[in-house]
Formats: sequence, C-alpha cells, structure tokens
Amino acid sequence: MSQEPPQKPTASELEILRVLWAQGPSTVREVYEALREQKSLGYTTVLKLLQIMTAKGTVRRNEEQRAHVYEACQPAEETKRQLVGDVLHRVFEGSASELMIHALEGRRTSKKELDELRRLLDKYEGRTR
Amino acid sequence: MSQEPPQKPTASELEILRVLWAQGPSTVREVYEALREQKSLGYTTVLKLLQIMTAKGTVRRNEEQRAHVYEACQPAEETKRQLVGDVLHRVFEGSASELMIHALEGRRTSKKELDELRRLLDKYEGRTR
DNA sequence: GAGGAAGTACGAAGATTTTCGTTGACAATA
DNA sequence: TATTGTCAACGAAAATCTTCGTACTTCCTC
Repeated sequence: MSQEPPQKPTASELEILRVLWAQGPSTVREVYEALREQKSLGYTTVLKLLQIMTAKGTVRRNEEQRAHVYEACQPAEETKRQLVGDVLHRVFEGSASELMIHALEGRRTSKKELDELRRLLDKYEGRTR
Repeated sequence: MSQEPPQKPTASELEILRVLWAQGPSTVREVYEALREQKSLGYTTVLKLLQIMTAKGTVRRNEEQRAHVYEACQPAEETKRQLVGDVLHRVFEGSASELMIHALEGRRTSKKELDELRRLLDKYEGRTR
C-alpha cells in the first residue's frame, strides 16, 4: 500500500531527513555516522527508522548494493513547506505576519537577514491579487 | 517537582491551549464545548488532558469553585514564540528568511499581509546590531 | 432524604514513537 | 575454508500520547 499523500515526519524522522537532505542519498551507516555527531543512538535504531520511513513512503531505497541507499521521496523544499504550513495553521491561524512576529521576537536578527526578508517581500509583491 | 522551564506542548495540548488563549480561564466543560465544535471527543478526555497539563506545569487551576478553572501558565505569546523557535531551529537551522520563504510559498498572501510584514521589518530595522 | 446532574480522580487500554538486541545472510580475508 | 565484519530483517521492550470508562463526591431538586 503506497500513500501518495505524504505524512508529516515525526521528530526522529525529521532528523534523518535532514541528514538525507544535506548529504544526498546515503546508506544507513552514513546516516548513522552523521547523526551520531549530535546524539547517541544505535545503528539498528537508524536502520529501523529508515525501514519505517520506507514503509510510510517518506523515503525510498536503492537495493542494488548490499548496503541499501536511501533518499527522501519528496524534495526538501516540499517537506519544509509542509512543516511550516502546519505550524502556520495550528498555531497562527494562517497568519504569516503573526508567524513572523514570533519568529523574530526574542532573537537577534542580523541586518543581513532583515534585508533578505525585505527582498523576499518585494519578490512576492508582484504576484499578488 | 515543578519545572520552571516550560515543555513543548503536544498536538492535543496545543488545541487546549488555543481554547484557553481564546476564551481565557475556563472550566473543563467550557474547553470541552469549544473543542467539540471542531472534533469529537469525550469530556473526560479533556479533563484528563487538563490534569496532565497541570502536572506538567503547562496550566494551573483555581480550585475555589467546584468546577476548577484552568488557565495557561505562560502567556500565549511566549508559547508561540517557543513553537516557532523550535521549527526555526529544527527545520531551518535558525534562518528566519528560509522559514519565511517556505511559509509564503504555495499560498496566496494578501497585499494587506505583505504590508504588515514590511511594517514588521521596519520596526525591527532599528533594534539590530 | 432519594435521585439525578455535574465534577474530579484514577486506572488503564490503544496507538504511536523510539530504541535496540538478536538472528541469519554475505562477504572479505587470514 | 574458518573467522571476523557488515548489513538487513524482525520482534519486541520502553516511552509517550490519546482517549475513555468507572467510581466517588457534591450539589440541586422534588
């Protein structure tokens, strides 16, 4: 059974996805090594997670080699959009500015980042209504 | 044992917090009625959740009346900031502009909202180092 | 003051997530 | 070819989260 509609990854799954996004298609060991730099966890834990994610359709794997190579099914951008969208909806009733207010609040945002944000708005200004 | 440092609310807890934020201090029944408008769930389910949240220190309650009155311990703003901060960190490595890009992507943002966002940036422009 | 309505407390079943240990297959090598 | 590593597949324990049923208490109302 394959569900086209993607599921929201759990916390652990997201950690794995991040590695996959950063390193590209990887074997269990490669993901394991990367994750171990941040937290302690067993090799089979990562393997199991990857197997579960495969079952869910979050990742797919190439079994040609003995060590299977995993990669995310959806592009990182898509999953990220989904994740923010979730928070946007569940916490801010869809208000992007509310989201932004709380994202900037209590945090030193660099001039560079603010400029970047401003540029982003300019870019969107055109394609509106 | 009281943990000053707040915990990240679970999905269900967030739903309850939202009701508390919107209605202010409420009894179990009031929260229950509000939630029932969206989803089906039992009265004791809400009660239990509220009890758990009390134990966690997410909410506190006034037991003066027979029907206890619950309210969030932290102001909504604080919890919201924490929730976005979490996504900001876990999904976007702390980049607010990356967060914003994905929040706006694939979504019709009104001119009004864009203006609001721009005003927000102006406000932050000053206090940057 | 008996009966029902409305509340809280408890315990526990289910569902989901997270984490591994163990087993058996393969492969490289001594 | 016997030994040692590497790997996938399972199964299952442990930790969380979600959802209620049941029991007991308190307060009205007739």
